[in-house]
Amino acid sequence: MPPIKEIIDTFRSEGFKITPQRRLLFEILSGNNSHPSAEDVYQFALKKMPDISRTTVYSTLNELLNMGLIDSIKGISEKHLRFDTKTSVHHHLYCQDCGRIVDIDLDISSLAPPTDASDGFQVLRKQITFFGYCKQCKSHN
Amino acid sequence: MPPIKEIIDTFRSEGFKITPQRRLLFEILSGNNSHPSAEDVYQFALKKMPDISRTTVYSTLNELLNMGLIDSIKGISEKHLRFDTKTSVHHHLYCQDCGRIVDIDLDISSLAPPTDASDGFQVLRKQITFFGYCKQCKSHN
DNA sequence: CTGGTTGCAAAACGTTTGCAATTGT
DNA sequence: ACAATTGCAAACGTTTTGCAACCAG
Repeated sequence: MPPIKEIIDTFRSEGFKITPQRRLLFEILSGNNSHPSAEDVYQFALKKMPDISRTTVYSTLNELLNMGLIDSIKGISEKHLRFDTKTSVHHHLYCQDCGRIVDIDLDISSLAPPTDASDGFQVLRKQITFFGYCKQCKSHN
Repeated sequence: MPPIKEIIDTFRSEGFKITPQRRLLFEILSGNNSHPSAEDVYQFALKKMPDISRTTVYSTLNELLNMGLIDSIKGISEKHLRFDTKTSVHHHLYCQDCGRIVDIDLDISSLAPPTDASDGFQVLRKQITFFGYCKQCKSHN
């Protein structure tokens, strides 16, 4: 996710307005590597702006997604999307106990699907996730 | 997913009863590699048994999941779970256009997360998904 | 016979949408 | 001023739950 100033410029250049709500959400997301769900973001936002609505949170998240400024993680959570402020290629560790997601860098450019099964399939992106238990959860399980 | 007879034995041995509904659902799932959603399974079932309810489909799917006879795919679809009758280690091709999921075998046993990021993390499972377009969708896109 | 199962209706959950009032530019 | 945005409430699609009637063992 680029610096907030850049995000604001992008919004303005696309004809969007900068409201206090959006500014707050940009601040919450900027540098946030906790992969929050929409509800997580809403709860964060409520602390600073008790009257903000879920609708605004959802719509701003969708605008950020559409502009490619954040990604959604389609890789893990069963009931809801989670958002990823790191938009460059990377992979994840996922703790099955606490749900924590940690970004990892790993070069898997040489990995390819077996040619028979992938006949004619055009690969655009590869995503690997390591499932298991994080340090903390391992100890109390 | 084991043969239907084995599934029935497993159900009986755990004190579950074998009803016509469950028998039908076992048949629908057995050898099904289309990674259906719960609604997909329900629609299949309706064709053979017009009075079956969603409730029964959901509860039977959950029982199969709990017994480890099927898996759920937590890796791709955003709005609903999909079920995988192949419970052994494997990976997926996912067509972003039509949603088709194809099983692939790929040995990634040598892949490990970078040690710094994964400090203390106990890896139980690795899952790789190749996102892209399948043969058919590639041609009309 | 009896406890597990079914199917209905209703609730729950995360998310989206319609709309009138409000606000950024 | 005027279009974009907000927040509410209602709708949505998927999944779960409470419960009375039912049925497999």
